[in-house]
Formats: sequence, structure tokens, C-alpha cells
Amino acid sequence: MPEDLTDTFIKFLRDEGYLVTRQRRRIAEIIFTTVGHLSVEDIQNILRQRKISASIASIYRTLDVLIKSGLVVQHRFGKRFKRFEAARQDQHHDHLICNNCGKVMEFKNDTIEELQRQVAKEHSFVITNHKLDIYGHCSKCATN
Amino acid sequence: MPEDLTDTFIKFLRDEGYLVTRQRRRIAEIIFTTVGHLSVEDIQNILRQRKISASIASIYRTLDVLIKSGLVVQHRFGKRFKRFEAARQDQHHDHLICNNCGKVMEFKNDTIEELQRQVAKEHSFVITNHKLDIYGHCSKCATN
DNA sequence: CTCATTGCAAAGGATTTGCACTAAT
DNA sequence: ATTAGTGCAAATCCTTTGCAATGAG
Repeated sequence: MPEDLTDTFIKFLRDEGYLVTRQRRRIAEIIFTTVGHLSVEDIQNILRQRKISASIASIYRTLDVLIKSGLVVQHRFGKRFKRFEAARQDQHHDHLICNNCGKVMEFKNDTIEELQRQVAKEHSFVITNHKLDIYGHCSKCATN
Repeated sequence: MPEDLTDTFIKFLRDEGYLVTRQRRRIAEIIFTTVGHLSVEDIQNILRQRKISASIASIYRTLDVLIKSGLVVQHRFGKRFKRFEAARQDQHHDHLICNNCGKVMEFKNDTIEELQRQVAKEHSFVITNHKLDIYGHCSKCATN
């Protein structure tokens, strides 16, 4: 029984016939143990700090597998590049993004989720996932 | 008094000291009279069909001004490229995007909007705009 | 006539890919 | 030993930019 998300990912790799490589393990660890919404550059920097070598191609390829596993989700937050975040079970949340300082806050609202399900139903639409991003100014930036 | 969105845009150009060029007028007309969520490629194709010449650079630059004017909004819908849509007043809506056929449906839900305002308030967050994209399978694709 | 806008082609940033080498099983 | 994964550099996609030529006012 996997103890944490990295173990769950390793089990996923085994089950699906992927090789369990040093790079995949390390990149997964970073995503699963770092708080926040990491860009590929962030991941590269953390790898560098930890003196772990993994090419940018491997980062992207590992992220693909992580997303396939369902353990990671990606965001765009209005920028050109993607950001990645561990998708903890039953912890789905949405985001408030500050246009000024870039801060990202999370929130959870079950009523909104329920209403989405209702909307989908009305359109005979089967939801796989959704993204609700609210842009504006955080308390700090709004008052200054 | 502007009669339609293209006129409103032209008024915006004048008021803000931009030149009113043939390209800007034509590109605006396309966005404001075409139903759907246009990519830059779509716009290029329509221009070509109508035998109007406008470089891709001008398309991008005009879209920037259209967005500044507030008359057009952009989306990403999980793809690499942007899509553009007229932002008709009081007609804000969100989207259901079919992962299979790419179809985009619109919906409007005032309760969701209100709940978002409430969430923002709780976080002392000032909303400028938001995007709610629901991904999944449309009725056609779900049943096949 | 003047200066913003255009068009072109070149540059840019993020991501993907081909291929020879390396390493997990 | 076998084959998937890695790393590199080149390619790709979408978008932006520099600059000489053009056209709106």
C-alpha cells in the first residue's frame, strides 16, 4: 500500500509498464512535496539546488506521465507557460490569481461544484474536469 | 451613438488616439459578426475568403487593442493557442468544452457568479474577471 | 507632412521531437 | 540482453518584435 503520492506514482508506473527511473522519482517527489503551483522553470531550479540532473525534456515527459496518472493537474493562469500541482484526492479547489503580484490563492466551494454538475446535466454533458480561475487583485495589492 | 460593436470599437480608437485603419476595421468586423470562439488562424482564413489583406502581425496587434477596449475577451480552452470572442455587455458566460470534438457550448449561471463574488469577498479579493471552463464530453461524443 | 500602423521576416518563449547513448528490468 | 528512457540539440508552434515602407489624419 503506497504511503505517499510519490509511492502511488511509482506503483502507477509499475502497473502501467513504465520504467521507474531516478529522474521520474525525483521530479515526482518535487511536485508532491512542494507547496504551490510549479512552473517547469521552478522544477528545474529545485533540481539544480538539490544537485539532481534531469534534462528539461525529461521534466516535460515526466509531467506528461504524472498527468496521465491523474496525480497532477496543470494550470495556465493566463500566462504563456503551464504550472503544475499535485491533485490530492477529494481536495479539488479553484483559484484566485492576483494580476499584480501573481499570488495564487486556493478556495473550495461545494455549492459551485454542485451547480456545475447541474449545468452539465442540463446540457447532457459529461464532466471530466473543470477549472475556475478568478483574476483580480489580492488584499495587499488592492489597497496599495 | 455607436450602432454596433464595430462602431463602438471605432469610437474607442478615436477616443484613445489610435488610428482607424482598414485592417482594424475589418478584423473587428470579423470578430463582432462571427459566431463562435475564433483562433488567429480562423481570422486569417476569413480574411483570405473575403480577399482582405492583413498580416498576421496586424491581426495580433489589433486583437491586443480589441482586448484593451474591453470589447473582446480571450480564452485558451486547454490548447496552446488563444481563441477570441466578442464580450457583449451583460452577456458574460462560461464554457463547456468537449475534449473529443472540440465543441464549445456556453452557459450562464447567476448563482455561480454570485458565489464567486462571495468567495472573493471572503478573501478580500477584488475581481476583475474570471473564467470557468468545464471539460468533458458533449452529448454526441458521450453516447458514441 | 507627420507619425502611427503595416507587413515582412527574423526573433522569442514554451514545448516537443529525433536520435544516439544509457540504464532499468 | 533488451527495450524504454534520457539528454542533447534541433525543430515546432504560437506569438512578438525591429525596421523600412505605407497610409490615416
